[in-house]
Amino acid sequence: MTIRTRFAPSPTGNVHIGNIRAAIYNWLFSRHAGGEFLLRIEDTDQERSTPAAVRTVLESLEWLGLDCDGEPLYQSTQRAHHLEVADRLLAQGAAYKEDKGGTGKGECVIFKMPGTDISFRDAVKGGLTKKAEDLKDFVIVRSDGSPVFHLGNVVDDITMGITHVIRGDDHVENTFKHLALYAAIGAPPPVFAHLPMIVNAQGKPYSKRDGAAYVGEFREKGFLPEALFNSLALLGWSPGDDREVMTREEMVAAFTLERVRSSPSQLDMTKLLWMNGQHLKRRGLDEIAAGCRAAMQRQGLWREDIDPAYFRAVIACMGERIRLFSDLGEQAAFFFTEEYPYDEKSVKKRLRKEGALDLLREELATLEAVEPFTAAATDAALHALAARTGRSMGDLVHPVRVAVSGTGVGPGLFDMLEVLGKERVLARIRRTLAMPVG
RNA sequence: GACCCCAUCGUCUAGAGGUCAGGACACCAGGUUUUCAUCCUGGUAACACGGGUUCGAUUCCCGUUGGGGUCGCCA
Repeated sequence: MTIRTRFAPSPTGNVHIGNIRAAIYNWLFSRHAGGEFLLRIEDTDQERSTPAAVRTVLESLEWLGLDCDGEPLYQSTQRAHHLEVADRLLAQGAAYKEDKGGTGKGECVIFKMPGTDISFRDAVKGGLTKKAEDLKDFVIVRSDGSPVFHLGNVVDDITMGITHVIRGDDHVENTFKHLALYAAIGAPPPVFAHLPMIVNAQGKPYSKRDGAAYVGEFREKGFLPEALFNSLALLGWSPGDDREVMTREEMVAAFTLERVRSSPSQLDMTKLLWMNGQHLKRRGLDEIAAGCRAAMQRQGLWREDIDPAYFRAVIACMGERIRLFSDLGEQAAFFFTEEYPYDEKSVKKRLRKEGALDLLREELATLEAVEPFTAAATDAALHALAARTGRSMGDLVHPVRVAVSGTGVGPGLFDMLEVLGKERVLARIRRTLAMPVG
């Protein structure tokens, strides 16, 4: 029998990280087993289900590389089938009609629980049992004739041939109902695995208020999909050895439900950032450049006249200082504009010191003579100046850095000068010298 | 409230009776470096509590506490 899992989101416009983590586990599990991973859009709530919301789901899956087998099944297309099953249940006496009053008007179809205890072995939580007296009959078709979640969910899983249902912890109670439904329908139940929730720093359910809770937000912030994937996979699962930074293939090879923990956990943004840096190292310069450009476009910092070669040089120069695509626009804006701000503290510390500007003038004269304007050449020139004047390299480097970048932190100065180019460097130093100090 | 689930450093975790309780992020100290980041070295830091079982419990059992989930004609 081929292993078949599914991701069954209701398209509400956003994909929560808890849900996508469930999708990741389903995907990992089926890929590990050489099985299939299917998608079902639970769009029976017509109010919230829009084509745009469906597109968001599809984009999130694609971005994370969670490829689905076959075409997605839209639950709304299965309505007739759901009702047909309800009729059969009615006919065999497993369900009955009743007007419960309350919300709806008229009769609805209610599934009759078997009156026995129900147990099952959850693949992550172990043996679970619910006593008969704690199991109540429940509605499967509303009085307006529409099927309810429980019915549709079970019937669709049967028609899709789902063998393993891996879903959030919040579904454990439903599982007893679903198991009764499988029995009444006469279909073998799948294996169930319930994942613990992802909680926030307060141990509460992760919500919008806690910052990034949706996949799209991580994407917008410039995170790498493989970093989010890796971090989310490790939230509740571990390969059993000390590996943490892993490729998708390594995770597929190592993934088992047995190694999934059953206690809740929280996503540490700091570690995610670190993870992103780790995966960034594995990407090529061109890929990083493309990601940074997209981030700058979102930040409104991108200009079409930025030279591709220059852009690549800037990124190479920034090196591992880029942990997030959006870092470039935030930390290296001075490479792309003459309007860069001067950091007050750095100016005070490096330019407003006694004799700092005189020294900067000397350095300007030195740099004017450097040709070609390579990192090695400017390095040698300033070292020579340091030796001649008895200054330390630190004394020489800092004023120039602040003058050409406006800040006290950044890439190695000489690499930075080469990338900026002689003309720009000299102009910036002259402009800084001309600025009123104080 | 009822029913169910969970509990190892601040965080993510390894651990399936005998470990100096291991790793990672973060943090601190030192080294490298023109700054920052990287990198290297070292360090601080955990078995929620109380009973059992056992020669021996982080590990097994029970209870307590704390946290979470579910109790819809939502999904």
